Amino acid sequence: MPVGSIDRRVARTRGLLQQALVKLIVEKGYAAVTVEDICRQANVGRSTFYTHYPDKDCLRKAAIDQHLKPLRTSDTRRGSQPDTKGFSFSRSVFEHALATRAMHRALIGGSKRETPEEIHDWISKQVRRELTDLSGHCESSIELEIATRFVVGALLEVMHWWLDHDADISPADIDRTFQQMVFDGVKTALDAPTDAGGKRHPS
Amino acid sequence: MPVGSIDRRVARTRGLLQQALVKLIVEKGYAAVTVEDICRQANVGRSTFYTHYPDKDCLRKAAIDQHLKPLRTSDTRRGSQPDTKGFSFSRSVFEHALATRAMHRALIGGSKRETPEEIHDWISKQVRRELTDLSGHCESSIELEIATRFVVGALLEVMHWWLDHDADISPADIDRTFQQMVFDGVKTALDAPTDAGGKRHPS
DNA sequence: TACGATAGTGGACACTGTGTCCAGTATCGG
DNA sequence: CCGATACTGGACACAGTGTCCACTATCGTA
Repeated sequence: MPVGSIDRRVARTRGLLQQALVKLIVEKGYAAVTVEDICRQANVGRSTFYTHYPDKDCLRKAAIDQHLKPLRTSDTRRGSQPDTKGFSFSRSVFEHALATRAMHRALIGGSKRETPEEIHDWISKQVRRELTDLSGHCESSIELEIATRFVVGALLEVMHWWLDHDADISPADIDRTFQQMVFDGVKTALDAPTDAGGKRHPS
Repeated sequence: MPVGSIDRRVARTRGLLQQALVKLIVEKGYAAVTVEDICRQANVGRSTFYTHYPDKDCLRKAAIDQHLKPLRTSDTRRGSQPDTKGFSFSRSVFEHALATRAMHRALIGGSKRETPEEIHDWISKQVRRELTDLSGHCESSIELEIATRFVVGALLEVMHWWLDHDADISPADIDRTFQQMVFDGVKTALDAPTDAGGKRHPS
């Protein structure tokens, strides 16, 4: 029996199935893809499918996992300058998204807003961590949580737009714009949670 | 034949179906709800369903439409102070969301990120309009578009969190925090689209 | 109130997709 | 080479969809 690694046939089949799924999502959207479609596309028997994945969703999760592996393993903290203002990870997210554009759109959600829970949680974790470092707040702070959600929502939305839209904006540019929008906004609110001036809200 | 208004029976049936859908979504999530479920819950024959809506999605759209009607008709520009810094509509969005919390979560998407296209587009329009007023940009500006997406993503995400989370934060408070995060961030970026200082980005 | 028009009913039907099972065959790796 | 493992394809039961139709209930109006 194979000790550490996986049987060639298993690797082959799973690879084919994941590839097939991505191709079919691009063609007609995740919801419209059936298990039979995937098997036909991958040249794999339908019963074989079920020996590897219990259903379509699990195949998708596995594909996402595979797709995000490089992003997860590479440590996004580059310069390790603890007092740098700004995110260090968002740039690599944008870069990775562009590099694997077609697959990214298929798996993470292009025009459709169907970002899987997994991804959402992973990004939230990154954001929360960096936000914690940047601000004096502890992780359980309500303001920090709101800020995290704020940034995650904004990041995903901007990224989806950027991938769908065919403007030639480089990852560096979109990241700069994104961070420009985030800071001087989120950070200010985080440092001064109570409305200090009161000039902005007439009510 | 009924001239202007709708036959009582029609109104009754549609109302029952929409109510049933909402209740079932709360119970087990939109995806798991079947047409048969809806009909059973509503005490309506299955064939009747199809005389009103071609499928589950259309029923949902109709329900959303119904649910958003009050928000759409009330003009969100209250004070008509054109130079006020800040959004005038987001507050009413938060208020409406809280007031119809259960239904809102069911239809617009609570823990699941499945905000229907329709809603997304409507909110985008509001945001784009107000952002256009607040900045010197014309509607077709790329920066404005990015900012719009940024704000929409952030708003929806924060709202979903707020509805799911049982922190007792009033609509006024969450709106204040939200706007605090948006402005001094988005507006700065919009007024100075090129990185004027260059102090923030070491690369 | 009577009556024509319209809406609702329930059951049958064809269809598509899911998930399970199994005996037979191909391929792997030691 | 050969035992272990994976793949195959076809059958099966099941659940849900969407359509159709004859029949009944209810509506609005004359």
